[in-house]
Amino acid sequence: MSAEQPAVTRKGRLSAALGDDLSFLLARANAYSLAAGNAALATIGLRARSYSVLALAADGSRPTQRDLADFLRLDPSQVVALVDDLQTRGLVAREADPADRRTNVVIATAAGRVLYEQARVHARRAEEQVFARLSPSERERLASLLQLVAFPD
Amino acid sequence: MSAEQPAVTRKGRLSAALGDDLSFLLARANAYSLAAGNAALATIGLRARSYSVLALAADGSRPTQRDLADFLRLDPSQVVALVDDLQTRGLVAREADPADRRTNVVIATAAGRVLYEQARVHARRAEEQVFARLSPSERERLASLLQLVAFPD
DNA sequence: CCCCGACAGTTGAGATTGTCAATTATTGAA
DNA sequence: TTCAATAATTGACAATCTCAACTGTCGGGG
Repeated sequence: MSAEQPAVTRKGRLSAALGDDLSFLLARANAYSLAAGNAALATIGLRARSYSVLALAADGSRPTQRDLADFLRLDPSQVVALVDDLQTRGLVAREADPADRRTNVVIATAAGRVLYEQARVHARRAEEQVFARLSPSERERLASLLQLVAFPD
Repeated sequence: MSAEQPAVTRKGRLSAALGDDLSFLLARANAYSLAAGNAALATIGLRARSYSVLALAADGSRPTQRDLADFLRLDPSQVVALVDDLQTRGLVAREADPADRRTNVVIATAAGRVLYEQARVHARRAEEQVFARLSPSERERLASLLQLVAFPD
């Protein structure tokens, strides 16, 4: 299987040392994905980061800032800045949790949900472009492999 | 296939919106990989970035700074800083290319090659830990899928 | 009940990374 | 010879990462 390439130097003289290094491939693929996502979302004033926060705030799971930090693998202080920004734009609200007054539940406002629906279209378009060379079943396979790395439990 | 999980909420209440978003999984997996790599390389004074430059400088492919920028997907100005740093530490040298005096070929010194061999051990250990849950054949599969995304040609 | 270790959120700082514009030296082709 | 294009560099600025310190709250043991 996969004897389509000469194995050595598919793309230039480089890639001898890192060409099949999983960490490197992950970094480079992510660079593409992030660039495409940011470009697609820029037209509506979002970045990949703020989009991911908005997505979680809009999907009904009522995450605390700690939940967001853990899930997005961010430092809690970064979440503060992200939520601050979205809040001043009227896209999300910090809701007090009566059961634990230390926590803020982050919830999308009506405007936030509207923008999120638009953003999803752009995000989907970017994803389509980045993973264009993968068939639907290959994408599923990739997703399930990445799950094992991204969520070591 | 894969009916092992309740499909909804594998890890907490979150993940409804982004849980099977390829871009997000890529970002999160990369965050783990990068953190593990940096931690493993810190003991010998390298970061994932400088390690990748050193690797390409040490593998005999004689890359120019432009080659490094393209392959690592960095801005050329970042390569300047990275090579500056490695050069002042005596790990790489800028070699003039008689055929094109605009370019610098970046080559590892003897000390750089020695350090690189040590670094590889650490990098391999980090990779082993990050991809621990993937079998060898799964890792190959992941690598070939990521190639398609990371090198759109 | 009170004390105290642990946790959520916040602020601030500094390092690293990402992105872009402008400049210099050199190349390659008209 | 002239000139558009390229490689490297510098400088600036935004975005991200990482840490330490601080406040308010929680929860449990004495």
